[in-house]
Amino acid sequence: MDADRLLDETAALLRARGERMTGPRRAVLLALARNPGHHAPDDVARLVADLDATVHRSSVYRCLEALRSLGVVQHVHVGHGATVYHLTDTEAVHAQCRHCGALFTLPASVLDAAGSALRDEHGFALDATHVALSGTCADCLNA
Amino acid sequence: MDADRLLDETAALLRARGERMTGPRRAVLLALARNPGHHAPDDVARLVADLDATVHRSSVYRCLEALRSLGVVQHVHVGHGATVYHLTDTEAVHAQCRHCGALFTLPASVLDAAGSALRDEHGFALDATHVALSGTCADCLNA
DNA sequence: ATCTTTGCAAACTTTTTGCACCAAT
DNA sequence: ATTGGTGCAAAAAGTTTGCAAAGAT
Repeated sequence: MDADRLLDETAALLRARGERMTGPRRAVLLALARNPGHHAPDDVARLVADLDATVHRSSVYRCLEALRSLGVVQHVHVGHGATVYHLTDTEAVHAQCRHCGALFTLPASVLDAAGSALRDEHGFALDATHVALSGTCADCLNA
Repeated sequence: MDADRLLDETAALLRARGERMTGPRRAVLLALARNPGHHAPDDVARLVADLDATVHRSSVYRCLEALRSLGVVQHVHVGHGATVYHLTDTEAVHAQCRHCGALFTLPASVLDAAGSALRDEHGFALDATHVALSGTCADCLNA
């Protein structure tokens, strides 16, 4: 299991900043590592509660933000105000279906052309991972 | 001023659905027509209050949703959960700077390639207007 | 020992809802 | 006269904060 490596490496990153590896942070990392996918803060809180019921919901928010600022987790804004978190992984683009809410993970290459156009024509450096594209998925199109 | 035409056409659309043109809806439309740009519901409420202080905030939410469902206004999700509204206009893509928060309106063509790739390779019909892309604007890159 | 992080409770922001009354058709 | 919409107040949902106690280094 390389969740151990994740914990070790994160601890090192934290210490390098004068911050600390704590029980709640470990629990948040483990919850995310064991449950691949995208989780709203409240979902993370539930997953964390299975590991350590004493971790408070507000600590989950603070841990997620601390780990995001460290670069170990990322959040994605999906439509309608929800924010979901996941461990930082290979750059991936997300797309959400407006109708059924399904969230798809796509290769970053789908936004390569857009990224180039934005950079060259507008001087804008696209962060393709930070918001989910919106549209209608194949299933809903055929329904 | 073609705000009058907007009101008339919207009234016709509403009646065609068995719905009604009301004072609050008129005020929301006027507020958006007179203040181009992107406004959070609370901003709209403030603008509406200048026109008619008796319009309740909850009515602003309901009017925005009614007008959105009618197609007369659109909303865009910008980073961090905020939702902003504007009158439906020519299809445009939005991009927000993560650092300064500035919101840019871009030609839809920047996402043409992405739209084709999503449709052809993933069967996903991209709605380019519904979420704002995220990244870093030219000013912040040079700062 | 020091300084960060946590648990807790409470505040806050934003949005939604039930309901009686009002108003557009 | 219908029936859809509004104002209001209250609730719901999601997130943040102040502070004293606990914990990591």
